[in-house]
Amino acid sequence: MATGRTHRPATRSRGIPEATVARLPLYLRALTALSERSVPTVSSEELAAAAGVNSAKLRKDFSYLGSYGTRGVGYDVEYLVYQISRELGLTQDWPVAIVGIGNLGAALANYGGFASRGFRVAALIDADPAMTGTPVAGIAVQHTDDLDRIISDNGVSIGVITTPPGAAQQVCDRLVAAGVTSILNFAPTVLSVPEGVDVRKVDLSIELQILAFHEQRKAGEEAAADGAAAEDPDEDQAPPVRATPAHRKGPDGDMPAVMPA
Amino acid sequence: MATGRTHRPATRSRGIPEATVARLPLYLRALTALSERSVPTVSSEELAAAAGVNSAKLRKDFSYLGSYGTRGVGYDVEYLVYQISRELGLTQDWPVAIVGIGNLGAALANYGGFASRGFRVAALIDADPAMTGTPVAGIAVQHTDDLDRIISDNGVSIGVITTPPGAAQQVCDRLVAAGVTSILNFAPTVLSVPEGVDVRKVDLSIELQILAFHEQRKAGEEAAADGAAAEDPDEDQAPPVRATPAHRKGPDGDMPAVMPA
DNA sequence: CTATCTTTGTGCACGCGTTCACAAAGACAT
DNA sequence: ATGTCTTTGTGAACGCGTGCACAAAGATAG
Repeated sequence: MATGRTHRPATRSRGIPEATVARLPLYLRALTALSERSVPTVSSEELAAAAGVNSAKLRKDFSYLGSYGTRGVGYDVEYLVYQISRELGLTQDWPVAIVGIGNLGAALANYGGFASRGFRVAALIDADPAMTGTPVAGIAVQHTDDLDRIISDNGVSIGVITTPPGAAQQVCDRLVAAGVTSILNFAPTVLSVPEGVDVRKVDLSIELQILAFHEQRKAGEEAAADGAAAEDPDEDQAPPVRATPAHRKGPDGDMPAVMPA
Repeated sequence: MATGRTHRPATRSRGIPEATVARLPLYLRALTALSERSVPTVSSEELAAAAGVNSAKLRKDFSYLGSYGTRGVGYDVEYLVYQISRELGLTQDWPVAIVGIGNLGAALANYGGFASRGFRVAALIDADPAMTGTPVAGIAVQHTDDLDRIISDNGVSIGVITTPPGAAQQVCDRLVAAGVTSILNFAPTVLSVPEGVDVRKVDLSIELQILAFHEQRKAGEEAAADGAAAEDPDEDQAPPVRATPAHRKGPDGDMPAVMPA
């Protein structure tokens, strides 16, 4: 889903599938909850249910980490928490910088989920001079001009971009130049980064559009189920006046209500 | 990535792959930008570059929608914008309700990306009586007690959950009971929903942990490249004191520095 | 020590998604 | 009309991820 992740054919034999990596945090969260309730061991079945996945998948995921777990018993909760934390690199401290302290940036700065697991908001950076010095979530906002120094001084390797889309690529370039090698991008922009830099994006608008697609499909099917053999459920409005495409032959033969040939 | 999405073997022949659906918003965004610059047509190569994907993938994606596009020329921008919008269900209005008006909820309410594409924040809901009536982003916050009525009155079918994790499942249940069939969940919780309800989750903490994993891997490889044949890069601290697992035989033979047998 | 019962770890098959590579389609020039 | 050149649309091969189903491992009881 992120941009990078297509190089190196797993240099070390330690080749944990990307899909598995994405699920480890899920397992970790479920295990932490069990740990807090002082549950000593858990079976793959139980844990899978808690994490909302298939138990076979969970076992296979864990098999990539090693043979933790005892047949006939299950997995030792504390031990597994440690192993997964270590695998994810959560036993060390990760200073994070947030660039773009608008509504979203401020919300993230205040978000508790950060500190809980090795992540520490080390710096808040914004381009607006009026913001400089203002404390947000107990941290003084610093100005973009000092970005380079801030990143270096704090040893930041993970940057979070919450700027407007227009500024995102530029900020990204500066972060990378300053030494950041992992970026979490909330701006609705496709970032281009050099080899070796990982980018993950969180795009609210895209998520909503995907939901809208399924929502529409559900509504369409429902309507079709009701009105027996009603025609296709996709003629709401006329398409915009258009030129040239004098050929329409969709795979299922439908076409927009109005189509200037 | 979401929970649901494993039922119905594509009832209608209209079987657009999930992976393709997830990319359509990306294409749409790139196309909209071109449209604003009054670019009339675009080739798969150019558009793919703008969206950050492979051009063959883009062509295959479009082929699921139909045979829009002209060989030797490319795709008509305006026409494609319309087709994708229609496919995603963006030609209609989607009233959205946000539940949990904390920092994040308020940030989302203020987020411009909503209104731009058919989505409209129809209601803000919070459990705190002190919040009731307070305007956020120009909309008065309403109380959870009225959730049912609010959803019905506004015809909301898409709900956004930005509550603390403890309240998420309960809110989810109430939303579903009130008629919501699509949920965007920002709370770090696994939601269980009945058949037919789509859930997508956005989990900041998980994204960061995935980045941390790769970050650690990069650091490890780098260190290995430097220090020639240095030992395994995973012994930071001693694991917590533990019992029972008297067998350690990881796939690559490594084991934590200290391991009480 | 043997038998039984539980639960892990994994071989295998299947399906989805990606990518290559190319034939077909059309634009455009002559 | 014919030929050339560009770009689409897609058949086919490949690789990854998922889930089934079962043998092996170990716990536990007698």
